[in-house]
Amino acid sequence: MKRFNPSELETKWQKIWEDQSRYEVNEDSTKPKLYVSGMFPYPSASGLHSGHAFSYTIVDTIARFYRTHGYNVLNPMGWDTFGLPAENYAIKTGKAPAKVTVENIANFKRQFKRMGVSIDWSREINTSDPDYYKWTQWVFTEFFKQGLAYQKQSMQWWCPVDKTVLANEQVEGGKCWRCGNEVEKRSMKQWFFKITDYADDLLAEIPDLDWPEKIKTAQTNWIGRSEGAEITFVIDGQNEELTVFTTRPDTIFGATFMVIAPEHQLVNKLVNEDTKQVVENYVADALKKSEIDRMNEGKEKTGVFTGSHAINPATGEKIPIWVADYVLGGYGTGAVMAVPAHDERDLAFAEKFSLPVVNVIDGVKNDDGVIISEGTLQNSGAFDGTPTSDAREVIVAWLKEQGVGKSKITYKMRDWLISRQRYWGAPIPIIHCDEHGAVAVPEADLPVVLPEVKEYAPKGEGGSALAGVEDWVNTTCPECGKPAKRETDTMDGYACSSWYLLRYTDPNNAKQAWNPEKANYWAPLDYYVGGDHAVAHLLYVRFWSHVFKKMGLVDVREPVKKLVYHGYVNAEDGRKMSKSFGNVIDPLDIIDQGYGADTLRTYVLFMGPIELDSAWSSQGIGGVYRFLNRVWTLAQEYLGASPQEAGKQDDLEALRHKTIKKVTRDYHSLGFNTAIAALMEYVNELYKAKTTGFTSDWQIHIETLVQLLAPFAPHMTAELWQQLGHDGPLDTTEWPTWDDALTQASVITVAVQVNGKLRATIELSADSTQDDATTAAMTNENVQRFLDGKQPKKVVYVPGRLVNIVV
RNA sequence: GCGCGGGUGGUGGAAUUGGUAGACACGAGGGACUUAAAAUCCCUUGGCCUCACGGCCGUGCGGGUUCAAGUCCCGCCCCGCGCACCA
Repeated sequence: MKRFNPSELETKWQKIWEDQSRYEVNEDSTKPKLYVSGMFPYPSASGLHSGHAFSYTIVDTIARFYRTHGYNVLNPMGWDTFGLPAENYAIKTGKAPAKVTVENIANFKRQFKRMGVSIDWSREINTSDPDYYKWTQWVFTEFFKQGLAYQKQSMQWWCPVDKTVLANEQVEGGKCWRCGNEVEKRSMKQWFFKITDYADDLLAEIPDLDWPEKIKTAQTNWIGRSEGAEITFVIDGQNEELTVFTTRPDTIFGATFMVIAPEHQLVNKLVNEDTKQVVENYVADALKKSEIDRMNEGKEKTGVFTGSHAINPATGEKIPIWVADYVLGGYGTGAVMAVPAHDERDLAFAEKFSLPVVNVIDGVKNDDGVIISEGTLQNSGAFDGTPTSDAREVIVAWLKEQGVGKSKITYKMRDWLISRQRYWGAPIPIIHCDEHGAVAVPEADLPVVLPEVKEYAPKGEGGSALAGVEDWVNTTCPECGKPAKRETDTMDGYACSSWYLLRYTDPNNAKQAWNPEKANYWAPLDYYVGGDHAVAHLLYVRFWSHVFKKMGLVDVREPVKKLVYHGYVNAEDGRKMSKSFGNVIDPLDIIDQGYGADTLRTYVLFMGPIELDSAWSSQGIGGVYRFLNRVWTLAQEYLGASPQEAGKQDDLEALRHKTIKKVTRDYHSLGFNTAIAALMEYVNELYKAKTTGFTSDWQIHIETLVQLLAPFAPHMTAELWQQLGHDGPLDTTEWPTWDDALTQASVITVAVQVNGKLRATIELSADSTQDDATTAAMTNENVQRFLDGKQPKKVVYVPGRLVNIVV
């Protein structure tokens, strides 16, 4: 009898799969297609971690399952290689990120192969490969032509010593993370993608997505649509106006003051001799504060009076204009009309600075003393008595007549800032010409190849390391041929990952980003597996796809049909795995320790439901190893047993049908943990049954077991399939079927309740009627005791499950 | 604060969507094999009471609906995650 030797088996089968290019696919109109992918990894220097093992086991299990159902399965892999870790490593060591990346990819690929993943490696992509980012740049130029990519001044954290822009998370306590010097906010010209143009479209599709509610609501909230009005206030004694956005135009008669954000352009015009200094100090302070500082201050309101007043267009009254950081510069118009009687924040501000409160709604106060519910208007001139629900429209119409108001929809979502003053990214394909301004690099000149440099750190006043490469920066204008300069910013890595799912469908196309025919065969992605990026990436992919649809480059608008959002794999101690805790489990170690990839794969799926976080258990993985070992041993014992008598055990056959049904359904619903449990149960029963000897029907039991287990443990099952006498590959062997009629065992156990309490279980033949069951139940000794001679008032019978006798 | 999940044995988790709560696995205990150990195989394992047959209690807490509630309804408590002064 051959012993179970995972390492030997896995080497053998991985080589066969690779030599035969077993998982390479092409468009095939005769078969249904299935496109499945994980969120492609950033190939770090440390290799695969347990999260990768989890994610890609899910992907691979789905891929393998569908192959047995006759699907043409696309399961690709690629590398999300641009990003900070490689650049920081380069800054520290001087080693070129491109070179390090190639090494890391090779390591990742080797490790993935050892997990037994069924990937079409001919479609491998790498976002930092010029053949790939050529098309990322092409998309940029297309967006630019459509006005979807544009430049705008925006506030950025800036370190005056390192002369670089910093991300929010690189500012610690107001200081630069590298040099420790105080940072400042600077207004700089940045590139944006106009995702806000698609806000409504992206929002509209959310309800129809087969995605977890959690992600759908996160996206809905992120887009943050609100309907309201813009109202213009005239500034008293000045030829200036202040426009606000409000969702409650009906409360305008209660607007007793105004508040503008510290960033507001009008701040300087509103101050006077007396207030100038105080306001300037406040604004400078506010701009220096990080988001975190603001959060730490809680909801405590701060602010200063500008010295100016506005005229409330409804009441005609003069109301003071304040500056306060609770009003955000980036939302709405950066200014609000404060209605303290009907807004908690405005009330808190009014109380702190003793500003008047006018209640304009007859309604119910909430716990904070504010009426936000509906009611009828009061103190509102001609509108008194109007229900608030009607008042919104009526008042906007009235303001509109006077030319000071209109309906307006506002979104929380801002345009996507995509420029990065960093080296390791796809160069933004723009040339700046004195005469023609920003000009897109023509398609024929793409890609704009990232030049080799010696120094990777950001340079100069807001430029990346590329700003130092003079012969690269200096070029000619595509429009007029005069000397011009290249854009030295690179693109956010999220740009590269916003279209890779389409590139997989046609990865080696040198003429186009993809051939629409190929994309339309595969798109949309049927399963997208990941455990990160609830909003950013998943919103950006949708955004690009919506644009591509409009451009006629794909037929489907939504790129991802089903999102499989799994939990984290935590360490054995329940904490996050981390080098500093010393609790990291390396999946390759697990394989090397002798458990093998089959055990690793089966274990990560057995830990619990995939959407939940789980904790690694080195005891638990032993249990899964034992299970696979039991399957192997059982098969070996069967194969070694001879001669085999003819024979058939009905109950075992019923269990086989039941198991096929249960396991198949679980695969479809991704309930892998319970599928594995059902297989364990089947194996346990087979162990009990084998004590009476193997008979001819065992061939079908072992084969069924092997087939049902194959997507989880592909190596071992491939080997057993061969040993069972099959020449063809198990991968594409048709999945076993079940017959509902045969899932019933000959004897069924029925629960008997008296007044809803369990009093006995009785064994009945499967074809028993309600009367048979009732009779059997009534004659049960223990049941009789509880009936105590009383006549049943009612008998409830659930076929095959229970009898409840009510007395 | 708002939104989304979730509270079931010593542990991870099952429960056909209202029908025998605790499948499966880990851990623990016992047994077989062995000179011994490992490996393997078998049995027991929610708590309490009982020699036993069996009984009582039990799915975060309090009510309710129902022949029947982990599951549905009402009111609370706790935990995790996401967003967070969005006017």
